[in-house]
Amino acid sequence: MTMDEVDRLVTSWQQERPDLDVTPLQVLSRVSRLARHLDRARRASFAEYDLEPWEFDVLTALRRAGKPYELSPGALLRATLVTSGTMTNRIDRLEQAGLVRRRPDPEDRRGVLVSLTDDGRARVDAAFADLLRRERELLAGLGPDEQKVLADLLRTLLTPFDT
Amino acid sequence: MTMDEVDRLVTSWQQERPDLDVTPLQVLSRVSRLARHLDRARRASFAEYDLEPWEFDVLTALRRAGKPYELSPGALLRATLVTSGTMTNRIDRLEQAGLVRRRPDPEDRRGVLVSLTDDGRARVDAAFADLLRRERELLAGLGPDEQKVLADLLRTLLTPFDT
DNA sequence: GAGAGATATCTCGATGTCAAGACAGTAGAC
DNA sequence: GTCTACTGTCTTGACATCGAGATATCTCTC
Repeated sequence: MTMDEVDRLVTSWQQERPDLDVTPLQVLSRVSRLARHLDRARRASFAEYDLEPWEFDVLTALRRAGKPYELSPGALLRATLVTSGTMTNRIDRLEQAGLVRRRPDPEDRRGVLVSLTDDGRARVDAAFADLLRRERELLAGLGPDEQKVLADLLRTLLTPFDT
Repeated sequence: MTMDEVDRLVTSWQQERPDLDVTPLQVLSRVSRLARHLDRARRASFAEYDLEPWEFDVLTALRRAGKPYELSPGALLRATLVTSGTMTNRIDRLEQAGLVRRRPDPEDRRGVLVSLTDDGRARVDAAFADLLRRERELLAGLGPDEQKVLADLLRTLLTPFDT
């Protein structure tokens, strides 16, 4: 088993602070670092379709919703874990780019509904298929069983946050 | 096994795009989402010590280096995965806050060396001990063996990026 | 049906990040 | 020794995010 950056990091801490048990870093530091690398890989992948990661996040949330590909800003911000101010800003720019449309919610006069345009749908479908290809490559080092074990363990960590 | 947000996300995709195999999301989407939640938890934890996550990242890199707690900006940016412009900015503000010091590198006239002040060291030590306590709680749902398995699987994914 | 509290969206100012490029200094080849 | 390519740090401008607060509307209780 080769050492990675986190192993080196843990070793340094053990040298410097032998009084502390730093094993939590073995998991959580790797999660953070991996996420960071994934962000970069995604950015590079989306560039081919002229999409930013934040654009992709919003568009996929709408795409996943199924016909008529329409959600409220509130639903979108819960799906993407950003604040309301950020979501307003994102929708503004996606609307300008012609990828989504806004209309008043007929059921709730405070509300707004955001839907994919045809162009938005085409772009997100293409980018998503490509993303899956690349992610499959990133996971190629693990067999199907290992991927399942990993997914299950991560789910256990994630569940408390999702409630 | 209860469903989490990612299970719901995968189910939606299977409905909408039954032609695609979205299993990579089971792992990688969880990594991204977990990292996001961890960031928030860390931010809340550091607030007690008047530290921002980015400050903590730089200070721990220096702390880990051992006496005299001194590294070049280049080493710091490699340790923290940020760009050089970002690191310059971070060091500027940490210097203003009195947590680090800058001095010219006597061996290389292009270079600079950044070191922890006593105050910086005290702050990072306190915040780090507290962070470990909180991270241990986040991992409480997993036994020691499971944590080891998880760490090993994550290492496999991370290794290609660290080279 | 009136009032209080909750909810949905948006506005605004501050801030941290990145990308690209500038500049000084170093190192290797000839 | 000099030239060229490289390295280390900093500067600048654009930009996405957040947090706090404003406004309008809904909903629940009495």
